[in-house]
Amino acid sequence: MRITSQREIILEELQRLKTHPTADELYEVVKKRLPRISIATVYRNLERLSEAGMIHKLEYGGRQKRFDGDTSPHSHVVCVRCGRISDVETRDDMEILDIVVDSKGYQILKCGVQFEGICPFCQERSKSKKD
Amino acid sequence: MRITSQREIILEELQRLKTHPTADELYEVVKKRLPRISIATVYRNLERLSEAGMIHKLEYGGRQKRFDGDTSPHSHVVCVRCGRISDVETRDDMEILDIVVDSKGYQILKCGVQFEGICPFCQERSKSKKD
DNA sequence: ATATCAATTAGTAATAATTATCAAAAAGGA
DNA sequence: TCCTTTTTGATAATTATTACTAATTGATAT
Ligand SMILES: [Mn+2]
Ligand SMILES: [Mn+2]
Ligand SMILES: [Zn+2]
Ligand SMILES: [Zn+2]
Repeated sequence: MRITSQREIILEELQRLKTHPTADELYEVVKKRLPRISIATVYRNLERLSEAGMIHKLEYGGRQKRFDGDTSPHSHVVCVRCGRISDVETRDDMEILDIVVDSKGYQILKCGVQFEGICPFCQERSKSKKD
Repeated sequence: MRITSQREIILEELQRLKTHPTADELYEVVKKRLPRISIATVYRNLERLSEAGMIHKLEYGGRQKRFDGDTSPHSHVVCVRCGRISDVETRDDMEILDIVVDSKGYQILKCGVQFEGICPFCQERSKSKKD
């Protein structure tokens, strides 16, 4: 895979952000450094980079995919209101795979704990709007 | 929430299927009993039923949502090739929430173990195609 | 049973996110 | 430099879902 400036900057900015951005959020950030870049280039490279294992594609809830420049093993919590994703610090791996009794013929490749919750922004919004 | 025949049959068929169907897969099944039903009615009711907690909406990977008529707590494995979802039998809950050290301000509502793997169908397909 | 009124429906249009296409540009040798 | 392959930007197409609307249905009160 060639290193183009587009590809390099997309990867750099994704690794810098800790927000697990969507493709269009990342596009807005990258555009500041490459004003002529196309949104299609962002989508294309996020796909290629995740195939290459250099980033992670997060396909939890919501309709938009999110991306993570941090490929070290860690868990996420997804806000059920707005779809925002944050890392969750967890204790060192109790062997979660050991809880499986029957995987119905599936060859299990990986497993992780997934949390759902309400993010600080949405908690604040609820408090003020009293809804 | 009113019980219409459409709503009743959508729920019945979803509870009968153990396949975690997509909206259009369920539409095809329901159409055999209600040939004049609209796909929009299926989408609308799946949304309403899941708001009411009578079914579960599964938004793991893939672009299509899947639905589960079984609302008892259980884990799923998602096929990374085709998106198919199966139940995973697990040992009784070790308190997974206890592994959280820092949830970054999120109010955590629920957590579950999510597995990724390759389903029996895709394993067979790999074997014969040798790709 | 009939009138009333809100909930729901079928059919279709609109939207949103992603993917596909393609000619032009850039990269990397020989 | 010239040639070949990869990548890009621009835009069209696709896909899944949601929104809209007039007509129908169901529940309730009279
Ligand atoms: Mn992360
Ligand atoms: Mn299930
Ligand atoms: Zn939120
Ligand atoms: Zn599969």
